[in-house]
Parts: sequence; C-alpha cells; structure tokens
Amino acid sequence: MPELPEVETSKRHIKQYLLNAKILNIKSFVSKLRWEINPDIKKIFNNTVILKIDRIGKYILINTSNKNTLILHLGMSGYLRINEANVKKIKHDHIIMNIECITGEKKCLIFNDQRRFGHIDFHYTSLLKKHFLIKNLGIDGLSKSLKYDFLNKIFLNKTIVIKNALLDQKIICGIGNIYASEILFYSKIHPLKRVNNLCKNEINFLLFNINVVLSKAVLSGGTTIKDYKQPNGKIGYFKQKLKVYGREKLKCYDCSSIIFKLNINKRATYICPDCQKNKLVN
DNA sequence: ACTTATTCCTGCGTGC
DNA sequence: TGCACGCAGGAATAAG
Repeated sequence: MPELPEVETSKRHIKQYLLNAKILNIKSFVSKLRWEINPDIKKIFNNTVILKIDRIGKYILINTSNKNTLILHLGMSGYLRINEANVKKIKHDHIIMNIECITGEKKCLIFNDQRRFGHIDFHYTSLLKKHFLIKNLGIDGLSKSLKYDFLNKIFLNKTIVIKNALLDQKIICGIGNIYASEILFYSKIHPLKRVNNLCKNEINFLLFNINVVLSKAVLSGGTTIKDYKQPNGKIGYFKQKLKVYGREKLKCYDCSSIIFKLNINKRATYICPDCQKNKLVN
C-alpha cells in the first residue's frame, strides 16, 4: 500500500501537529507488528520533544530531543491519524503516541495497521544509517540527486527486468507496485525489459517520469485502493488519475488499446500493450 | 553475487 | 449461507 506519495502525504500532515510537540507517552497494544516491538519504546520517549520529521523511501523518521529517532513503516495496510487525546480506539489501532502540541493542545498520533506488515522501531539518531531497515536503502525516489549517471551505473551490469528494479528499495526507495506500473506506462517502457538494455534516452525519460508520477501523486494526497487514509481521515485522490494500475480490460486513455495485466514476480503489473511494446528492442 | 520462493497478517471477492 | 481459495499497496530472509 503506502508507497512514497502516501508516506510523504502522511508525513506532511502529522508534521504540523508533531513538530516541536512534547511526547507524553507511547502506548503499544501489540507485542509485534512485522517484528517484535522493542518494549523500551513505551518509556524512552516520555517527555522528549520532537525536533524533526523526515522521510526516506517508505519510512517516516521522527527525531527527538533524547537523540533518538523513531522509525515508522506502514507496511501494506497501515495508516496514521491524528486524534484528540483519549479518543476511543478502533479495530487495528496498535500504537498510540500522546502528545502536547506547541499550542498546548493535547492530541495523539495513532498507527492503525490491519495486516500488521508495518513496523515501528527506534535507534540513536547518529547511528540511524546503521539500522537494519535503513542501512540498505538506495536513493529516495524524489531526491534531486537521482540522476542519469547514478542509475546508469547501476543498470549497466544488471540483467533484472525494469519492473523489479523499480521495486528494489536498494536501488531507488519509495516506489511500490502501483507507481512502478504507472511510471513505466508514462515512460513507454515494457516492464519486462532488462535494465542493461535501456538506452540513455529511456533512462532519462524514466527518471523524468519517476519524478512526474510521484510528485503528482503527492499533490493528490496519494492513492487509496482500499485501506489507506490521509491522517486527516480523507482518502488519497490519485486513484482517479491512475492510467494503467487496476485498469485491466479497460481502454488505454492514450491509444484506446486494451490494458493488459501480467504477473511479474507474482505481483500484478499493468501495461498498455501498444504504448509499451518495446519489450524486445535494445 | 545473483534470482526466486517463502513468510508474516487480516479481510474481501469469487466460485462451488 | 458456508467454506476454500486466491489475492491485496511490502520486503527481509531463506533457499536455490
């Protein structure tokens, strides 16, 4: 679910409440999400102040005054929401962080995750890049440093197909299954094309469209297929703008050919067979 | 050093 | 209605 645009939308929204707020306490109602939750999380952040909120790939990073960083990943079905303090829990609310905002108001940040593929952890801010979830991440999908030379160098010696390369968080982080299909459609590249066969123009057009698709999706508040919600409770509105994802058997908006669904690594992939027919071309 | 399969969860739609 | 099955936005880990 939540890919870069959904995580970025969530980050931006919670930031207005969390920045400079005091964490009163963190409560966890499960012992594990994807992994065991370090029980120290319940007290180590008590009475700390939130100094900075960042995102890398699909991770939200919250720096606090005790020189720690909270690491949040929303998994497949997770979302965050801001509520008034002491609001009643609903199903799959797993973590609640009670805060006192800079305005003096008391609120809480709630992490809800039906499938529990998400995770919450923390690490010393200074050693964050050594954390097992962070250390192998590649360059962020919206980073200004994501340029031709960087990507070309990686693609040169690889034989994996481009769809899998886009999903590989060790290369570029933040792109997931929805945006991989969309980016390749925009780029007119077949998802099964091998990365070492991409020419300079294709890589540059791909880079351009990674930025276009992710930026546009952020502006729409992300994509809601099923569970995802913005922290204000609204859904994301990019679904209406998807050109191929989820549009099997419907007409391509550009050429009226029928959108086709295929599986790559067991994951749904959508293409316009006419707009992206360069599969075998070098 | 690669790629591919398995695994962790809940819930929904489909077909019998 | 009920049940079995496949599938869903992720990704580390194990196995090949």
